[in-house]
Amino acid sequence: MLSYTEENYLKALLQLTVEKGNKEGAGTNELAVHLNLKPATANDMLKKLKEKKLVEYEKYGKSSLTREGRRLATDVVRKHRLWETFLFEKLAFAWDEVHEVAEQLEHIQSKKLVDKLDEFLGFPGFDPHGDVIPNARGELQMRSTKTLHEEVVNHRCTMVAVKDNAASFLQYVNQVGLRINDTIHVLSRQPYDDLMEIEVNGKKSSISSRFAENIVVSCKDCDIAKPKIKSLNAIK
Amino acid sequence: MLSYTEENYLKALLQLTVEKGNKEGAGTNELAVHLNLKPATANDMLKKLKEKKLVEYEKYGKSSLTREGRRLATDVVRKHRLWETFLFEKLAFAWDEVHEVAEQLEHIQSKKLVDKLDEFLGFPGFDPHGDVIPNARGELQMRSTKTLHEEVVNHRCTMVAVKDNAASFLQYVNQVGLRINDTIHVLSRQPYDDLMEIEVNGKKSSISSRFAENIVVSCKDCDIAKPKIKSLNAIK
DNA sequence: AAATAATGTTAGGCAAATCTAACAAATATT
DNA sequence: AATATTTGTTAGATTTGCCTAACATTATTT
Repeated sequence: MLSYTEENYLKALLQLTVEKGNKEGAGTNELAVHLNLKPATANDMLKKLKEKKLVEYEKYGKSSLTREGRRLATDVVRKHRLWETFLFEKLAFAWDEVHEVAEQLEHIQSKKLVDKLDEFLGFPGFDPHGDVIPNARGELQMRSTKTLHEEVVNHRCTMVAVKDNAASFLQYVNQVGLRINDTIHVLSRQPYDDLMEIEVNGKKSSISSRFAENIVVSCKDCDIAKPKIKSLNAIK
Repeated sequence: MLSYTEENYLKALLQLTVEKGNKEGAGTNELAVHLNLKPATANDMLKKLKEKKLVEYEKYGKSSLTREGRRLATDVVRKHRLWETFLFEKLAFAWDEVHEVAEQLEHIQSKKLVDKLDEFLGFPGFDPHGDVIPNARGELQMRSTKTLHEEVVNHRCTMVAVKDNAASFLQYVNQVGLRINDTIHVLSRQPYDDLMEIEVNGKKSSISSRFAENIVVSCKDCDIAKPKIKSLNAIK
């Protein structure tokens, strides 16, 4: 049985590696920053998780999850996203409020609870932020992650997710009038600072490059329509 | 902010005092046994909670909750019972499965979550075991607690709750065919060991005194129909 | 290549929550 | 009332997860 803390380390490593496509693994400092801890603390835990065969760690090297570690981390992510969906769909939470509470709920230990919750929600594929919910077998659908920042001027695309789940960012997205599945028309881009002008539902807005980098979009020529299954069993 | 552990101590004290009508308070050993800990551990925590003004504790004396301690403990109980109701009503858990999971869920910190959950469930008054759910103001309805053991031969009564929430007991209750709101007809009682014969929904069963003591019942002449509100503000 | 900066590690310490073992006080029994 | 039993307390140790401070390694820059 993993502690609350150990689960958070595994989840962080999953986010810093698999989800960000950072194949070599995550550095100790990077991990510490992500978890708001000191590097010394992260270092201790990496050694502990290596002992438990959940993490690949070598002195002065990058760390990554073992197959078992990835399975456990994926399960935490699954729970997190199912709870977010519950809060949003059933309890009428706003999308910028669900993350914080799900951070607590994701650690509840009960296989039955997760499976029943999944069923109660109608086996959802995506959470309120557009992120893929891993299925009960620990499989995580991978989507190509083109961001609005990479979109071409004059093209239209559809918003499918956000990359940053922080309440402050999500509230800003609301303010711009952007919602998942909305069509975004890119009107212009300043070459100097990549400031973009976009139109959504008839409303024009100027957005910074930092903002645009956190909006995940799909377009006709994207391969987003044919998602690949990244099975844990497929990983040697 | 209280730790998970501190909340459990407060809840235990509530159960050992207010709920069991044990006015003088609970002993250190008694508390330790209830929480499956050593008396030395409970002793340390009592001193810590006294410092925080949540518990009245004097060396070699009985301990009880302060008004603030009782408020916090009642809130934990409220969350526990709301979650049990959710699991039972919405996720189709059996009544002997809800307690264990609710022991974890009761510690989730989010006022909004509790209020929304309460609303989602239709502001339920009782949990799946027939226990009263404290309301959002921390008020706990008190019911007279006549047990089946105290019922007179040949009388009929209605099962309103169980006193023991352990899965093993609840499964036994299922086996006897007893459910909340069922009418129980007391057919006989052996003077020697208080073994009772009862009839429920046409089915006759023999039950031990220990079993009967854990079934809470109501009858026409009980004052159970007019519950008193035990408000925290009413307690000096 | 040497100096500087960034990153990672180790050692030692602290607080929370638990334990054991020894001791003290209160209660019950003879 | 003396003794035995139960109950409660204290002191010291352990584990987990965190810290700071000093040091070591690797990467970057001049």
